[in-house]
Amino acid sequence: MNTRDKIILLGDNLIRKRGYNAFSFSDISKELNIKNASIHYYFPTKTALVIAIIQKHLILLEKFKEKVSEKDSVQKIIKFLSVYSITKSEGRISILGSLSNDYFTFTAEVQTELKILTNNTLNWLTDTLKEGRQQGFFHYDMEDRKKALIIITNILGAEQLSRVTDNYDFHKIKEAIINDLIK
Amino acid sequence: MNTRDKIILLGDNLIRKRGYNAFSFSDISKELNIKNASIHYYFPTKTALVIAIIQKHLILLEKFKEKVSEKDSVQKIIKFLSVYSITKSEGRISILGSLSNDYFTFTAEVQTELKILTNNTLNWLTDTLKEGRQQGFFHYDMEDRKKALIIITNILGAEQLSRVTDNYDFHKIKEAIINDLIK
DNA sequence: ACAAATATACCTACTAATAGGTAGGTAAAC
DNA sequence: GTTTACCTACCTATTAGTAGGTATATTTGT
Repeated sequence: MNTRDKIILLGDNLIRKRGYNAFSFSDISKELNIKNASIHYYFPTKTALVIAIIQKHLILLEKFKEKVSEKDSVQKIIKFLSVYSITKSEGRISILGSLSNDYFTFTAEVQTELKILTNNTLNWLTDTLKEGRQQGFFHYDMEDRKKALIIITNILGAEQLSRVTDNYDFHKIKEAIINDLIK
Repeated sequence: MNTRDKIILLGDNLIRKRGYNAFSFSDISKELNIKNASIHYYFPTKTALVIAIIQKHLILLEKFKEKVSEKDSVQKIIKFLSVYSITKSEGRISILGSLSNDYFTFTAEVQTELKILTNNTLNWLTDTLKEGRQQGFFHYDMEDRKKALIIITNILGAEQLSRVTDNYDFHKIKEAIINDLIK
């Protein structure tokens, strides 16, 4: 992996573990054994770095959508929720959860990028739920987007709160979401 | 209101709007037209301030419990969820949501206080749900604590995500939680 | 093929601003 | 005369960010 990608990966992990305003360029430069100025060579500002991180997640989302496109709706949702479980086990929460918490400390440009990632995620979830409902896999009685909102906010909140209570609570909630859908 | 309480209130608002690691003592001192050192007179460290803020919320929770103790379970839940709506409209999220996001940047002492506030909130919600379920108001088929977890994480996530999407999404989710309970 | 030009990927050394925090003083109230 | 509620003046560490240098590749012109 090249230095640029390493910086993005480390920044991503730091944001999702400690939050945007709790990490500095020196956290990254120390870890990579390079100097502070070298990070500015790749990313002139911290804003430029967080935008690159969001854009990486936009690409990851597209790859995810592509990867699960042939699966049935139930498997799509299970895979989607699995993405959140994996990183949770290492103390990290999702990028959406972490960044929306710091939303008011961002420039308009970062806010716009975050909106795009959020809407892309929400739209995929809405479409997948609709598909599964029409095929008789899922059962709920409300707008598809509303159900998508409930699921995603439940996951974000669960990632957050289970830091304080118990990591196992996260898995309990995740199972409950799936059971509620296919009941 | 005395200066100490004003500092706590301002710190509380700043944490819930921008996050713990995005506010400084000077944000407070400028607003109150006092000097930085005067805040240290009341709170020797930033840690001491955040602990005082958590303890204020512990007291507020007790007052809330007392205030709604005579109401029926449905009204208790509606009032509980209203607390989250009120501050949300001013851009602030709940103290639980904001602080659990910064959990790994806190000292053990702050983490412990946050755990107490979280558990006290969760326990009240669990008991209230159980009461309402036994009296036939609420309908769900899982442990009471699990249902409490789902509700509270859903609200925390909704506060967060609706910053990015649309404030009205928060109210949609809140209504869905109530409808789901009494359906 | 070979030298010159240029781009890459860092570096040293610095800056201004801000962070949380401290030492010690003072004026007024109790 | 002690406590309260501030103050001035400072400190050290860290922050994001900049200016300009250098060694090593890579590309280009002859």
